[in-house]
Amino acid sequence: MTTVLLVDDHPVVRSGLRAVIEAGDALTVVGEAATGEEAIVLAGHLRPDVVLCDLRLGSGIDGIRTTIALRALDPAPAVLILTTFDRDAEVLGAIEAGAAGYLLKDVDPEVIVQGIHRAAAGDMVLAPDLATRVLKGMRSPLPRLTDREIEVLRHLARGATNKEIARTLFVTEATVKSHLAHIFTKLDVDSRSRAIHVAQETGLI
Amino acid sequence: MTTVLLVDDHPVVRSGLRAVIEAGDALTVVGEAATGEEAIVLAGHLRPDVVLCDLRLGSGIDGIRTTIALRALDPAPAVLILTTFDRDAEVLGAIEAGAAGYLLKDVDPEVIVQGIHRAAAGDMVLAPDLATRVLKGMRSPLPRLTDREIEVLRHLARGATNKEIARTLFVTEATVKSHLAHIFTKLDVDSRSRAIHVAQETGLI
DNA sequence: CGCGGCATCAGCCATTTGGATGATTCCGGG
DNA sequence: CCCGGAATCATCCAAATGGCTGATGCCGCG
Repeated sequence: MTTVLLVDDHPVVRSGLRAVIEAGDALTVVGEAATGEEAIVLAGHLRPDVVLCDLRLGSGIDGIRTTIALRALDPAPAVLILTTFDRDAEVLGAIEAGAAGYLLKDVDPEVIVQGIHRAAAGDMVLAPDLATRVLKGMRSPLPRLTDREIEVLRHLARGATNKEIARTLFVTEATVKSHLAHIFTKLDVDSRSRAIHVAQETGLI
Repeated sequence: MTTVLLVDDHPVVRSGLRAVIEAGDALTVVGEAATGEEAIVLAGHLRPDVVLCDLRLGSGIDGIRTTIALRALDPAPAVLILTTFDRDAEVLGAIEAGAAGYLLKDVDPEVIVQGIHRAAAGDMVLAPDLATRVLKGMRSPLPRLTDREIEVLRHLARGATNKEIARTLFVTEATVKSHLAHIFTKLDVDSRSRAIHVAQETGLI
């Protein structure tokens, strides 16, 4: 019998997953967590075979950090990410964090059940259309932005001008422009609007 | 016995809602729909007391349009919007479309059940923190953008320059700048980045 | 019919932005 | 200890953007 721990901040989704998973007789839900912190504690005690985890977990730590912490346990559960979005940076991030797979929530229940079985067996499981994107992502990896650049990017996305960013970061405008130039190069764009757009598309912010 | 129709593009969420709703004995789920179109047809046949509807419904028509169509039925079901996001334009839009209420998916199952009962009784039901925002929204209504302005705004959000927008809309750059000036005034901003930001915040796009 | 809202266009001007180039400092890894 | 990446700052210049004012044609509504 394969044991499963559910992690999702929405009670309704947890109920749905439980219903779907326990419809068959080869899987048991041994626990539910609403936050990443809770999930880590519970996984330590319950030692589930598979953790089914959302990426967005409300106010606490996100699914990626949760995955990293879970993979550090001994024995480490297989972590299967099940979420609503498919932004590149998040998919890649989850895989790098050691997730056994990444499924979108709009798939049929059957796919989820199969995914859990395959994750428990040590297989990698990816939604078909994601698989190709991930492989492409391997060849041309997402640009690596530094922490500072991400910080600037966030202010940018909130509509701040260079002057405003400079003030809030306690640097000169020249520095901000320098960071922006690097960001633009890495994202292969030539305007702040487009930078915001691709950053949101890929899930960088 | 109050009858309920579920509308959500995620099978898992529908399962969860069904489990939550049928846990008590005063509510029955009489049907499920994955799209708005499906919901309208089903509601015509099943005549549910309450329709529980997500706002984002994948590729087809959205929850707002679905609500409008549902309210045009005779007898018209009470429509309760249950969704993940709480963007102002969408909340307001749902209320204007005739929805009986608006709840966020992260609430406890109990709240959902109560909401259905109150909606069936003809009450208005809003999440507490939404209620205040809606009332505030009544006083200072969301800016009314024209269709053309929304169109320009969408291109803006995709990072297009004035020149590019002009080309794709078959107008001169002067016209684009004119639209932008109006958009900026209505949104009370002074840069394209900030316009994009508030448009996304309020759910205008 | 006249009025207002909308979409279209134009010109002028100040500010912002983006590109290019280069300098300095700091810090961690080989 | 030296190298390279990161962050910081600077200058110069061209292009894009934003503010202002004003004009035209269309259409719906009282």
